[in-house]
Amino acid sequence: MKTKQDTLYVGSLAKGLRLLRAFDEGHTDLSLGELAQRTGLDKSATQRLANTLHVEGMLDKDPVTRRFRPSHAWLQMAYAYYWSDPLIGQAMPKLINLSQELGETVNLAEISGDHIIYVSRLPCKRTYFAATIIGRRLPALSTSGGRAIIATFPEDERRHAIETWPITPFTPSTTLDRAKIATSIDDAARDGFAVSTGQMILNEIGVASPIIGHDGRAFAAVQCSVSAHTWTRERIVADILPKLQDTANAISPAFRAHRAGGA
Amino acid sequence: MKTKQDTLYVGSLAKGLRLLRAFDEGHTDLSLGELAQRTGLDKSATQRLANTLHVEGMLDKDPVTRRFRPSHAWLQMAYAYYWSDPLIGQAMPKLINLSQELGETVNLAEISGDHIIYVSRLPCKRTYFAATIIGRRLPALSTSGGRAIIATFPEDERRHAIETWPITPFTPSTTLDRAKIATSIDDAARDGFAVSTGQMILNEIGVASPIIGHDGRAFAAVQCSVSAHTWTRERIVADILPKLQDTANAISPAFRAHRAGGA
DNA sequence: GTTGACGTATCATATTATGATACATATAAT
DNA sequence: ATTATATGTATCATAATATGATACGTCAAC
Repeated sequence: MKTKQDTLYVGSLAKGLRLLRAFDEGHTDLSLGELAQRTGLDKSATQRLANTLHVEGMLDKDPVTRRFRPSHAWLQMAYAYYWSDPLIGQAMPKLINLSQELGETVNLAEISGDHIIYVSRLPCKRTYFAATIIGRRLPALSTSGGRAIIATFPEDERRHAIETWPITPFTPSTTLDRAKIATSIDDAARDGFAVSTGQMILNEIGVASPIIGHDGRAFAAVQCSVSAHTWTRERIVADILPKLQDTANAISPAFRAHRAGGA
Repeated sequence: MKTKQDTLYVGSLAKGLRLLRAFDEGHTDLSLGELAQRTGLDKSATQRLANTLHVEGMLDKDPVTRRFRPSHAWLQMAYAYYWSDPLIGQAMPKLINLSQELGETVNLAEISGDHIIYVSRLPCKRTYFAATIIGRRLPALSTSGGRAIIATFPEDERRHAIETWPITPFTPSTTLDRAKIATSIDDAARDGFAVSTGQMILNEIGVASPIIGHDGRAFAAVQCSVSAHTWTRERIVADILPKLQDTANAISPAFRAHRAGGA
C-alpha cells in the first residue's frame, strides 16, 4: 500500500510534504510525537523525515524543547513564488498607489480551486492579525474577492460554484444561505464589483473588483476591507469603488494569454 | 553514494527539496530538463520527483508548455511560518502604526545565519519590485538592519562577523571595504541604530533599530528605507529615527526567553 | 522528410527506506 | 530518593521502494 500512481511517484517525498503541511495556524511548533500523530506516520518514519527536513534547513529545532518549527526557508519559498507569478509584478505598484490613495487596507486575492488566497496585503489600519498576512486561504463564496471572480464565470459554472463550493461559518453573520450568495454574485455580475459584509469578521465590509484574463474569466480580484463602524455601503461605492475599479482595470490588460491551472 | 549521515536521512525527500529550491528570482518556471540540470539529478529522478510534487500540489504544471511553477502552496507555507514566528504577532500592529506615521516604507528583518531576511514589508511609496516582497535574503553586512543587529553582539563575535560574513556588490556604491563596515557597526553600537547608504539600490538610505532578545543580543531589526533625493541623514535622524526606535523598543520587551537556532 | 530536443512510459535490479525494538533522557508522582 | 511515564534517539535485518538505462511518442526546426 503506497500506490497513488506507483512508479513516477516518490512516496518518501510525499510523506515529507505531509510533515510540512502539519504546521498551520493552530500548530506553530510540533514535537516528534505530535508530528507523527498529525501526519499519521509512525514514529520511526517521522523521526527520519523530520531529521532530514531539519538537516536540509526546512525545519528549525529548538535545542532544548526538541520541538520543530518552520524555518526561514518557508519565507524564501514565498519569495520565489512572487517572482514566478506574473500577476504580482504587474499589480504590486498599482496596489501600493491604491492603498495610499484610499488609506484603507488593500488586498490582492487569487482564485485557488474553490478558495481564494491572499497573495498581497497592504494593511493601513490595525486589523486582526490573520488579516495582515499573506497566504491565507478562504472559501471563495464567503469573500467579496471570490464573489467578484465567480461573477465573471459563464452561467453554468457560476451556478455550479454557488451550489457546490464550500462555506465555513466564521462569524454568526457568515451567510450560509446559498440563495443569498447567488443574489450577491448576480449583483456582482451586473455591477462589475462584489460586496460582502461580516463574513469573516463582524462589522467588516469587503468590496472587490475582478481582474480579467484573456478568456474573459477573472482569476484574481483587488479587494478592500473597511469597518462598518466608519463606512456605509453608499460611501464605499462613492469613495472607494471608483479607484478600486480603476486599479483592477489597469492590471487586467496585461493578461491576454496566461494562467496555468492547479492539480 | 547517498550518505549525509545515512540512516535517519531520507535521500528522496532531500532530492525533492532540491527541486523546490531550483526556483528563484531568475528561475520562475522550469522545464523538466532545466530542472534536472539545475538540481544535478538525472532525468528519470527529476521526472519522478517533479511529478510527485505536482500530484501533491506543490508545483503547478502548464498543460501546454509542460513547464513547472511554484504553486499557491508556497504562499500557504509563508502563512504557516507567520503564525509560528512569535516576533510577527508582536510586531505587526506596531509596524503598521509606524508605517502610517512615517509615510515611508517600513521593513522587519530577522537575522538568518550571515544574512538578514525580510519577514514583513510595508511599502508606502513605489519602490522597485524586489523591495516590496517578503522572504528576500541579503548579506547582513550590507544592510542597515544587519548592522543594527550585529552591533549588539559581544565584541569578538562582532569582529568575526565583520571579517568573515559575505558581501555581494549590488550597486557600484556597495561598500566592499570591511574597515568601513566596521566603522558603521561601531557607530551603530554607540548610537543604538544603524544607517546604510546605497548598498542595495543607488540613492537609497536605510535606517534600522534593533530588536533585542533576552540575552541582550538582537535577532531582528525594524528598518526604514528612504530616497536620498528627498532625505538627508540629518532629517532622517530628526524625523524618522525617534519613531523607529520607539517601535523597536516597544517590541523588544516581549522577548525574554525565545530564539531557536538554524542548522 | 529528416533530425534533434524534449516529455513520457517501462522494467529488472539492488539500493534505500522501513518499522519493530532497545536505549537514553527528562519530567512527574510516590 | 525511587519509580513510573513519556518522549526523543539509535540500531538493524528485511523487503519494499526508488533507481536510471532504455525505448517510445510528439513536436519544431531545418
